[in-house]
Amino acid sequence: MDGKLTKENATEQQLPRLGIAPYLTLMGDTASSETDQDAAQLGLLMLWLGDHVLDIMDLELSSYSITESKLDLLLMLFLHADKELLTPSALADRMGIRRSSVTALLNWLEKRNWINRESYDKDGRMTHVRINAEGRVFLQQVLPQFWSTCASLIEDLDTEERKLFSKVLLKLNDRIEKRLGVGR
Amino acid sequence: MDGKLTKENATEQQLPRLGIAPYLTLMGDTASSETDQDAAQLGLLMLWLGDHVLDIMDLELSSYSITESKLDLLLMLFLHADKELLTPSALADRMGIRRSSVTALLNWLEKRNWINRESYDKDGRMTHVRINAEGRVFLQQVLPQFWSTCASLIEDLDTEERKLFSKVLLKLNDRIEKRLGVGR
DNA sequence: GAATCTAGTTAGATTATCTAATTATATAAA
DNA sequence: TTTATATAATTAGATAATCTAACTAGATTC
Repeated sequence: MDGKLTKENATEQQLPRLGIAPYLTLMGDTASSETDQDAAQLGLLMLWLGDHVLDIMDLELSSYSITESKLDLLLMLFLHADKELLTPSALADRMGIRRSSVTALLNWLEKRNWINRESYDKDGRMTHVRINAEGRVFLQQVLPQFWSTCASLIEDLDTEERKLFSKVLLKLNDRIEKRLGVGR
Repeated sequence: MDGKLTKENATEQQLPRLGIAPYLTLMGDTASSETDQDAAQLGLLMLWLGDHVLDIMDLELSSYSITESKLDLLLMLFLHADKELLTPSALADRMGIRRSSVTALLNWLEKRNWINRESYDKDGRMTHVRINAEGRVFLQQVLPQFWSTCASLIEDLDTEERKLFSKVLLKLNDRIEKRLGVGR
């Protein structure tokens, strides 16, 4: 909501931005000989960029008083709404987090009356979770902002760059999801 | 340390992986007409990938009992070690977090005796923070793993892809750091 | 010299996680 | 069919990384 962090610190012996160069020098000194340093440089940039991207998204979402993780779950509930059975366990598996973490997120969503929990007839241990009408209304409200924030991350790439970037992102995302054993 | 999450849930009515397609359909229905949907698709992938990348790094670092944020700060202390004055405030500004958050991170690093705090002669309010010999030894131990993890994120891109990806990453990272007003 | 500003810390909260224990139900085995 | 085991969800309690607000102690300004 605040945009950049409001300056808490005024005058200041500011630190210069180092850029990536000194990191690469250090890498030269400390990387194992088996490490592909060109690849590592790209990985480092990806790590930094990934961090910033999440920061931006949470910043933009904060005006809707929701965080990326919660929206992520709500979206998942929406997209799987056709399933006959949608349990916290299955959601936890898909998201790569523990059931107890899903419980906490669901409690939050339920408190706002965006989802309902129904106990499952055919197996009394299980709970079927579904997004309800109010939850859908909320999605309608927040998603335009969500998509435009996604787009804003990319906007100054030209068409050629986007095409290549798209290919690479799909490849990397696919591979990393396999590695982690999770994914949307 | 565990690699993938150890399976807590056994049998399971597993949820299928949806892939990006249904997200795009939903985007078609809910994005504002001003939103560039091709860009938004890439942004969404970046968001997902960024998330995964941070997960992988924290997973790999967990065997050294340090997290990405703490290592990030320790690295920054190392790379700015030549400065005459390096204060928590300046670090907070560079990292885009509050001074009190830096205090917490520094306490953690200090408890392990990797850094020292010295009060600054010329201004009694300020503290000069420096990485010490033990901190440097720790960096020597952890960095090979850190770099190889960075490299592992990228390893299956070919030379051509890497070259263009590099260009795009630098551009995006630069722009996003300006937008957030922070950066390394 | 009194009021104000600044740096750092502390106190206390929130969010997203985790593990371990608990409860209730279901399944398998004796 | 009782008993043991397994599973699903939740609860209890912890940790990490953040935040804001209040506080302390120096520095600056008027």
